Amino acid sequence: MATEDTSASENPPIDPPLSPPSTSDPEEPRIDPAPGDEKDAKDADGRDSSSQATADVLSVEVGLDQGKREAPEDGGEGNGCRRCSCKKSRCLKLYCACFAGGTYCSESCGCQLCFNNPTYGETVHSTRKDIWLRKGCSFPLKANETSEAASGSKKDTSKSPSSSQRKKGCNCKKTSCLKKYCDCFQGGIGCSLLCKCEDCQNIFGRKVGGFLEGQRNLPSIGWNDDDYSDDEEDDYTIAARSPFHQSPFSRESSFHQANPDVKADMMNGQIYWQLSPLKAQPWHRVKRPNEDSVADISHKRHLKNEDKYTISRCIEVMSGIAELSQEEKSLAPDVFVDPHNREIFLSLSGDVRSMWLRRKLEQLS
DNA sequence: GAGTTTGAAACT
DNA sequence: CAGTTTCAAACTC
Repeated sequence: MATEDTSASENPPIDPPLSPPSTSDPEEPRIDPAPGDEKDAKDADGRDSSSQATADVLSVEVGLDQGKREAPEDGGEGNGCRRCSCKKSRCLKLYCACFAGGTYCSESCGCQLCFNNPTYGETVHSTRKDIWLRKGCSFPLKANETSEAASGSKKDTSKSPSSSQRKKGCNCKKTSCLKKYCDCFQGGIGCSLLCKCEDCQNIFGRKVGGFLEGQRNLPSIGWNDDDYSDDEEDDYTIAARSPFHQSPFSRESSFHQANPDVKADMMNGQIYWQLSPLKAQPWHRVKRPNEDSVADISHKRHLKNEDKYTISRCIEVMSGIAELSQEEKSLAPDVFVDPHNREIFLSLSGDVRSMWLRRKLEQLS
């Protein structure tokens, strides 16, 4: 840790290579480990993957640590985007939350020897490409953004190690998916059939054997996913209605949101969740999609939207948004007169609702 | 803050 | 593909 830090500071950054060496450059020079850095040199080290080779090469040629940063002051949760604190991976491996999330490290990261920044954009890109090729198409091969930029435009992708993980689910064995070691739990979403966790107790929806509990469990073959939009939930739900929203793992969707009707709390090391009594609903019988014609489904969807996105429902949800002032809450019903606004409002995730509502209120005024 | 535990990534 | 090692984050003391 401090060893690499030291070596980095003792070797002030020099101009980065205009064109970073190929990730498979056989002529790569070896690192001369700084005193006390043998271990790092070795395990950074006994590995000869192309990505590691890239990092090693560059760590020789440049002083690294470009624009180095202080350790995260807020534990890394700053603007909602987790920062990394990588010491050995050069932020060029999926261990790095920023790299894994497809973003560049930022000033608020606490990482050392960081290559995951625009200065080494090509290196980052080629390394990402290597990993992508190695792992197949499950890795997001995309242009990096800064963590700040990314966090402003998407739902904190850095909070999950990688998109490949998103497609694989978790593999928890000891924590029962009740701690933040579990990617599903950390993301506030339930485990899915893709997860290989053991003794899953994920409060956001657990996997029990081959089934999902507390979330919808839909077969994916031969069923049009569109048919399982919330609109048809009542018709085709085969699992209990859940107080929690579906894990994106479960439906291969990138969308998830916190359910405002559910409160989870930590007490004495235990997690408790409470569902508003008004929201609890019984199990629903399954009805296969072919029991209704497409026209019927369309018509039912329309009718369902009519009574699903009611003004009263919107007001109920809005009342639970603490950050809205009394004045804003008194004006908001005007926004909900429009059925489209009602649908949008109820479809938005909790943290965005207030922002959206305020904007609509401004438009009205 | 240091040490331990954990699960994912990387590697063999 | 399974087992092992390495890594960084979460957690505990």
